[in-house]
Amino acid sequence: MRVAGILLVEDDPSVRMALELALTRQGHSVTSYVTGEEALDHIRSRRPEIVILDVMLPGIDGVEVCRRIRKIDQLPVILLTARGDDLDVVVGLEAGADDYVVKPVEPRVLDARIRAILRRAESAASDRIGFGDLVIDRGALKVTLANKEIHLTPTELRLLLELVRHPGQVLNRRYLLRAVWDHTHVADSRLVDACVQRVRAKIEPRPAEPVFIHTVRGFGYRFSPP
Amino acid sequence: MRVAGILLVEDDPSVRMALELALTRQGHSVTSYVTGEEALDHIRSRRPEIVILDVMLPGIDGVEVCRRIRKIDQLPVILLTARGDDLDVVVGLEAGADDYVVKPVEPRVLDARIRAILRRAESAASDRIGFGDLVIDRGALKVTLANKEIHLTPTELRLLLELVRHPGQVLNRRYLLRAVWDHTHVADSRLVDACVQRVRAKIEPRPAEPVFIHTVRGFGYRFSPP
DNA sequence: ACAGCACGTCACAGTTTCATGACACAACAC
DNA sequence: GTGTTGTGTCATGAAACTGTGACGTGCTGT
Repeated sequence: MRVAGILLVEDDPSVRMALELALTRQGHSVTSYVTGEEALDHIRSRRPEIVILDVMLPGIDGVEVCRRIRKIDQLPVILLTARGDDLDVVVGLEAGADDYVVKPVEPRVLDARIRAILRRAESAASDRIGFGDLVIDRGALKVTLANKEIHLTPTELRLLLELVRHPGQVLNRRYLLRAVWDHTHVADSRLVDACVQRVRAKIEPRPAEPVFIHTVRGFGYRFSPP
Repeated sequence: MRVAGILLVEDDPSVRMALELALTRQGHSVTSYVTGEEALDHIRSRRPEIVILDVMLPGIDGVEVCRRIRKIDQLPVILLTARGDDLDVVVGLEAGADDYVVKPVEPRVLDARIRAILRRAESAASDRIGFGDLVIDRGALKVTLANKEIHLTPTELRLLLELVRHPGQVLNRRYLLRAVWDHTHVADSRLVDACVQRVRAKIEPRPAEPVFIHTVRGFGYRFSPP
């Protein structure tokens, strides 16, 4: 499943939560804020893939936020508004927005528009998959858990990628040794176990009760989404 | 004023003429056709800047025309339709369209949407691209940081351009050696590292904590905007 | 309960990897 | 020729990574 790091700015709590839920269901990872200032701060530190801005915001409005984003970056921006006035649309798009969507919007439509813009914006389509909170970007070789980046060492990353390549399948130790390490290692070492444990310590909320990497006693390990 | 070569496909004569007139007034140069086949023929010979497709067309419909365009080109496409059904929108965008506009549409709005899409489509192919303070002019082969020109040697520039061509992606040393140098170098040399350090020394405010070119231990380097 | 086994956990030292700066040499302009 | 610039290589040290083995824990069948 392709996912995007979406920054949502919407002051109305019910709309915000509904959108957040809907977009998360579509497989996106969403961070939301209430004001434009907060969003701009966020963008300066951690760059999202796309920004969805309500136009009517307390403080600086969405169109102005969009202008300020454009000054520093060419991040994709979708403006969201209750007013579908023609003039508003023109002003919004001229402020640099990539799309202008009138509320209420069907989640599938918003999702399709997000994907259309990302398709155009990402020259090199990044190749990401998400499993709940866990997002693995194979192009950037980045792993994030609940939007927080997790640092994995090369071997840990190769192991996780190998497991993820076969979701739901049990992979035995011999297979993993050959796939992740070179074949010079002996089969009875605790090497794979140790590495699995290291990965678990980083990606599992409770490593003792793993959600992602499950032990199948006597056979090996299985990666399966929660 | 910036103008675009627009290819308009619309079978209803009155709508076609109205749009043609309106878009011409906005400063665009418009060529129009009645059927998708004609339009596809035109595209194969002379590539327009953007295609506006009515969905309901005699013969192959607009969505299918869009799919066929996508098979051969990344041309910007706007779908135009009288039906604003949510499902239609999703199907249209998934066929590869960049926007989906419901008729009747105010000419100024259509114009604004055309410009928004062209802006995005051009920035990907544009000669100048900015990442925060860093601006890279691929046409003039100049790099500026906070408006101050940075002098990069040819090799350094080729390396930076190669990294920037794949923003966010990790590129390994072997790939960079082949892309930036010729293939006559041995794979295990520290050549790439040394060149990365030289580029960092010039573009990174604090080379020890790089903002643009990140080391991904065991894999390679990744350029990502701050 | 018990032995036997499979797996989890942990610390640490040897190894690998990378940043840094120095240096030699080639290319080039003057 | 002479100085300048660009480029590849190398040594060095610091930091990060990783295999290993000893031991702990929990499961399984008798």
